[in-house]
Amino acid sequence: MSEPAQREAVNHGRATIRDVARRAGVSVATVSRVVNDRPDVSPETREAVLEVVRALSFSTNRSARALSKGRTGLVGLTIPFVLGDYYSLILSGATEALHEQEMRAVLCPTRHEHDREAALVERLMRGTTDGAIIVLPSESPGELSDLAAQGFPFVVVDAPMPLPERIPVVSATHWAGARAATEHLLQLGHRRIGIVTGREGWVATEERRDGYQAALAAAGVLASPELVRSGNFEIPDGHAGARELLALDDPPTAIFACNDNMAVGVLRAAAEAGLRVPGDLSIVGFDDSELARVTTPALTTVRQPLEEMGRMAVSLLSRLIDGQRVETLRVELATRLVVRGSTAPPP
Amino acid sequence: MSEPAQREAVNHGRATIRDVARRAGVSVATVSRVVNDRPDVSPETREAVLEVVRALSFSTNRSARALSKGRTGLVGLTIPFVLGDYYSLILSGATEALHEQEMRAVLCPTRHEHDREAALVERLMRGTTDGAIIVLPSESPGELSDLAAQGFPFVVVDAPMPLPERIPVVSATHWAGARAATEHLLQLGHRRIGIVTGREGWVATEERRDGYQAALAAAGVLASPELVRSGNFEIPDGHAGARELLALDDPPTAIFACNDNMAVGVLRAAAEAGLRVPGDLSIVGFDDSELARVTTPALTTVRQPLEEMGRMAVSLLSRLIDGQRVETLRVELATRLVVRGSTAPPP
DNA sequence: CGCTTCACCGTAAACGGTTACAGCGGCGGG
DNA sequence: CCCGCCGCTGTAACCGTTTACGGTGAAGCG
Repeated sequence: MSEPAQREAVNHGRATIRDVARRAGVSVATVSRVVNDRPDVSPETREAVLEVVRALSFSTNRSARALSKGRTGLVGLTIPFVLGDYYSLILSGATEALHEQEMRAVLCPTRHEHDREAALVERLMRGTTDGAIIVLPSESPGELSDLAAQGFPFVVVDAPMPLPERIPVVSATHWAGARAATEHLLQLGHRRIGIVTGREGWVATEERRDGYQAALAAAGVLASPELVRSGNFEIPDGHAGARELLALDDPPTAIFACNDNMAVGVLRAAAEAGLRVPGDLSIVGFDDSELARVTTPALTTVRQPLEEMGRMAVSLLSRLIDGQRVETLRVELATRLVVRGSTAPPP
Repeated sequence: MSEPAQREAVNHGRATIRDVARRAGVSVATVSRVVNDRPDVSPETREAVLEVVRALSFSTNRSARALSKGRTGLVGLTIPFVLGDYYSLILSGATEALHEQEMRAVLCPTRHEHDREAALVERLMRGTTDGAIIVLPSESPGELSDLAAQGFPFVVVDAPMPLPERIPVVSATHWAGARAATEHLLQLGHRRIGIVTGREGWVATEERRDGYQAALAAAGVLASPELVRSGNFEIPDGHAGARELLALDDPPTAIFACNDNMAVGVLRAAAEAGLRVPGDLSIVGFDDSELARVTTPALTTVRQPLEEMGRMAVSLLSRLIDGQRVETLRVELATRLVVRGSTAPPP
């Protein structure tokens, strides 16, 4: 009686499956079967074991289980930042979906520092994680290919650059969204429409600009290069870009900012220039983040289904982890124009 | 030669320490020493082993290591939501600090659903996690006490209710912040100052209201109950509260909203009532979230050092995990009034 | 009554590391 | 020359689960 008690004292005070087995007078296999809800245990035995489990407040050591089963129930979630609606929403969708599958996310903000991400993938993932969701990876397509070649399951969300076919990526219909936004402005009667783009070289940036230009072209409106400014998705970029645009000899009557952050910057520039929004200047953003609802006027913007993207990534990933064949590795979720108060016909 | 190759094929294709040992012609102990940067290995052996490590792109299985060492390098991070600046900032601070200690956060959003949290603590933690950071726990003091009694290291951030002394909690100086906010309004000349409080029963709510009343009392201003409205930290609450306040026979000339979300609601109500801010109505918020900088006018608010709170929690926790004595289990970080454009002298 | 089947349960070998302990050769000192 | 020490390395016992496999007794069947 004292011997087991003493044995139970090791390991940081936590009872092991062996302690339970001994105390219940059964084998460890039986205890394992009970705690895993397997059928081949008699009701009496099961109850007896559960009794002891409660008494010792036993819970299974996940590391041991992971080692034994080769599954940790954890997935790495690599994301540049955790701040800001864009990231939060993806994170939120992903963690929710993971939760539903009894899995958890191991969070790894990278700050866009490449080595941090590489280290993550190299070290953290393997053996601690069953797979990964990589948001906005700063790694080269080659590096991601290597990782995939090693058989590590992962899916990327919103790849900034084009990736090989066999790498799963979920993103949004940037092109269609930008086109819809621009068409909205055109329909309101705008003809000089400026744009503040996102970071150069990113596919989101290019697709959105292309969508903008496609809408212009379709309407037979000249796409003047002087109306295009490039930014980096931050408020000051929108501010600076808009200032330049508004200083033009023939300034635009509407500005399409490639995300809501920059749209806020544009809003600010308009205020500084003494322009009323939407009376003197129409503004449309992209993302439909919290910001868009909080500004005055509220922003007309293109909604990205960010939470849904997180969920979708989880759904793809869990199938990959289970070794199922996944029919399509490319998923593009639809964007949608949300009209609010920042757009109106030109003066 | 074919035998090791075949052996290396098991376990999802990943090389084990034994594969490396065999190929390098050394023992597993030596390999372990090399990969753990332990000193007692000759340079030649080390290099030879590293060679093989690279060749097989070996990396240590964390589950196995965790099982063996009794440390996972993971901490559970329980948080109601992941959306919104308040949570994001704490999250951001915590993950950053964890990263610096080579640890990672296992993210568990609870949505304030208690069972979800309890399950977390019961199951996820033990054996998969070395400790936990619990933000805004929805658990009873008793439950938390039990957990602490079991020797599981954790620290709570921003406890909604008073907790026993021996439970570590980091929070902010709500009282002082609210008092500073109110004093600011008093100094501007306001005498009728409304307040929209947070959720009833939370210590943050009570302390902030007390701070508000203390400032009023110190200035010899009557704290009229009709000027107090209670909300739940969301935008609509601020909106509703402000509407009621502004509908009073003798409406306030300033409103203190107990967080920035609600301040946005107040702002909206003011706009609807045709009041200019800060000309007709002054508003001060609490938190200093992104929102506060984005509204027009930008919000005067009380800054909570949320990221810092996350970092502090990690710092406390890691000391607890290491079994160090922690001198003080209660940490209150200072808040600071940030004056922006939403406050001015009364009309 | 003998044999199969079945429900239930135990034994022991993984899983992939870490580490206490022991062994071994070489070297310096007594 | 012997001893002790030191630097390096190997052996093997863990860490706590899972699970393939085999064993047992009872029930069913011809």
